[in-house]
Amino acid sequence: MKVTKEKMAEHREKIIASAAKRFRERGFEGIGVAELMKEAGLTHGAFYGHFASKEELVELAMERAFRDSNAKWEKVIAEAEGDPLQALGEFYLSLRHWKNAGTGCIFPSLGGEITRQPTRVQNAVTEGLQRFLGLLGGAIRGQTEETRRRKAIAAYASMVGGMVLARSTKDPALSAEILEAVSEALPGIAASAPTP
Amino acid sequence: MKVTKEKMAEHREKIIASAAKRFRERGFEGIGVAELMKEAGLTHGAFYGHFASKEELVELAMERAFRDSNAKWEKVIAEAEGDPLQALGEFYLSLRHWKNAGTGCIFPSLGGEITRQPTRVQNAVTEGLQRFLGLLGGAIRGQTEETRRRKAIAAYASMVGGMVLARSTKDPALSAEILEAVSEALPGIAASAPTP
DNA sequence: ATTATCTATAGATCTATAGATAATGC
DNA sequence: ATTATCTATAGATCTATAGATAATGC
Repeated sequence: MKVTKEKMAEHREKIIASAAKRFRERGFEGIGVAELMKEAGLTHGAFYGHFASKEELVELAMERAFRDSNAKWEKVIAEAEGDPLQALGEFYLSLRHWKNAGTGCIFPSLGGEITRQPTRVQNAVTEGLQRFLGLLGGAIRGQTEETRRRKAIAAYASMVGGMVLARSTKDPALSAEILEAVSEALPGIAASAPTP
Repeated sequence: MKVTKEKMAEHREKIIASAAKRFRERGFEGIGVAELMKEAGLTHGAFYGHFASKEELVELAMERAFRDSNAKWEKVIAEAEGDPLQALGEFYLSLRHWKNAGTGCIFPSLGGEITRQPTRVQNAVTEGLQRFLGLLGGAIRGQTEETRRRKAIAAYASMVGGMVLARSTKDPALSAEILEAVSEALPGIAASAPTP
């Protein structure tokens, strides 16, 4: 039953990728080790040859999710024809993102649960968030570095909260209304004068 | 072991109050029926004399949490000396709220989990959210009803997302920076022109 | 007599581990 | 010989239920 080194590395990647997706879809406790391993075509006993614990997988899955999201954001910024913030807002506050939690931003899916995770997971999230704010700050106009960072934080908070609210109801009209209203408010955040 | 009707009603209230608090602190799956009953001074078997299922308690706890929050918001609006939106923003984006998830807004605590709850729970949340937006819309300046509602949605999304991000890190400086940046951006949202 | 609560337990999870199996790679 | 995976299971949950107990309230 032993496999080649390459196969084993593939298995590991597959487990992390499944976890990154399923955790965002169902929460950290919404899928167990056994089902994740089944998705990778393995038995759950084999899990502990790859990872020391489920907690370790949670950490790796968060890093993976951040890397994937980062790549998407960079692409949206690079391909934006007009204002990059507006392009990011449309990308984030889209029906596509609303429907696909598994491939989307971790905060609307797992925001509440992250607070209850062990320190190592929270540290991975903090690093990812800081990198993200740097990326977003670069896409926002502002006189000083500090202004751009503040605007990035405010804009990102709007987007995250907008998705949380839009996903919390099954009323499609209300969801659409929320996504639209938050989208429209983004320029106001980007244009607001920095209060010293 | 039978108790008076009044005592039983008290027990019921105590269970719902504990649930409303603990669910916000630990998530819906973070506390079980047995521990909730222990907090009310009862055994877990007695639970099913009060509620048909844990799901029913989740629904009742959400209604309770919304009622409590609503009362707090009304108080803040009534007692606001300047701009009520600014007062609400300071109240919501405070260190006090950051530290006390159990008595705070349900969305930063349970936002991600609500999507995965059964319809009856989501319906309770949708009703609560709509009432909330009505309350907030009344505290925001704007020419038309529609404008006020849009601004209310955008402002609330900012606050919710700000708290999600602030709670997702253990770095106190980053948390404080996020709460401050989102607070400062609120006037920009309230002042933004409605895009037709 | 009725019923709110308690004791005890069924049945279904879940994480993690121990030892067996079989294929890689020296 | 080493080791990635598998089988089987320990031990700890959790929701829900059945039947016993004892106090209320007719």
